Amino acid sequence: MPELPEVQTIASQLKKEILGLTILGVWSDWPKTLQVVSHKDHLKIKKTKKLVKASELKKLYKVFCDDVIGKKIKNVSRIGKNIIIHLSDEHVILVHQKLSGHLLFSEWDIINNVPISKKKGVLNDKVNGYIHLIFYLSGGKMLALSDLRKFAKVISGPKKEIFSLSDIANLGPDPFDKNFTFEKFKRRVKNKKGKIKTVLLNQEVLAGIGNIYADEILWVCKIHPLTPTEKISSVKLKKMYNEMKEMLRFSIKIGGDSMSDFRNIYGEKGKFQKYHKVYQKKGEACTRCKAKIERIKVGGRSSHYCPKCQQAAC
DNA sequence: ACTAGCCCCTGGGAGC
DNA sequence: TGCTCCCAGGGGCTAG
Repeated sequence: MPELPEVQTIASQLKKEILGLTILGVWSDWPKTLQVVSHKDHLKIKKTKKLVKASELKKLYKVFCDDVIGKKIKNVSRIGKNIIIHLSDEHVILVHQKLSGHLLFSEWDIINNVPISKKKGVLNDKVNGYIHLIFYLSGGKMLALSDLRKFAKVISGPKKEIFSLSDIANLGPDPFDKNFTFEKFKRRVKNKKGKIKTVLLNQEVLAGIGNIYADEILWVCKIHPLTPTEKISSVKLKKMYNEMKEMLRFSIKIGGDSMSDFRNIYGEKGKFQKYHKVYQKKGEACTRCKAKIERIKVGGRSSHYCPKCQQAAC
């Protein structure tokens, strides 16, 4: 699933491909993916949750189109696990890919209305086929969202308003932020009571870590996922801070993690899944001590760990 | 302040 | 073979 390295991979690649292009049109067969902030219907739809009337979706779709069509793409950035596409006139599009969403960039065969892939086999990869949103771009290009589970969210609106949404405003610091020192990391983790795994996944503590990297970081640091934050020594925290940054940097370098549905904007897999030590390795031998990897539930999420070298006491 | 549980979805695996 | 049931998983939300 897309976590910091995967989202960074997408953002960096988009930056190379779509800057300066204009959005010419929007298509969607699942408009529930879309949200807007500059319209009262946004609130209405959020509140109704389950039953969204077709007429409301139609209105929302129209506002979304008004927000983005005819706009030029000025920049692409990442905040936590969110991709921000900056448009002319201070509007932005926020994309959160959630579990199975990923953005695909391609040329577009306008005559036959199909994407033209640069790479062979990409269109045969099943996970690239669940396309529910397309931005038609100038120059015969397209940007599509493939999302098997339809959990992804795409929100348009004025930059100021989007950045004040809880999706962005409540996020903790980015692990790669220059100001995110060890002292800051330590303070934020220690201020949160609870299990370390839950705290690592909490995007308000720090933004970008998800289930895969949390499990892998805890294994490297030999910390049991259920360890209360107050029981973790400064030495261990320091190691966690360093290992986390190194792991994320390494994963970005090799294109992220494609254990599940993640693909980059060209539809290609990343390689981090080849380096997993515990995630989805239940029953396999720990590469450090040969004990069998176990899986437990922590805060509703599955957690993988080595019962021998990740002891609860620190 | 924290936790447990539900919801959103669908492919895939298990069981019959 | 084919049917039904159940589950994962990020994050928002509510109830306890």
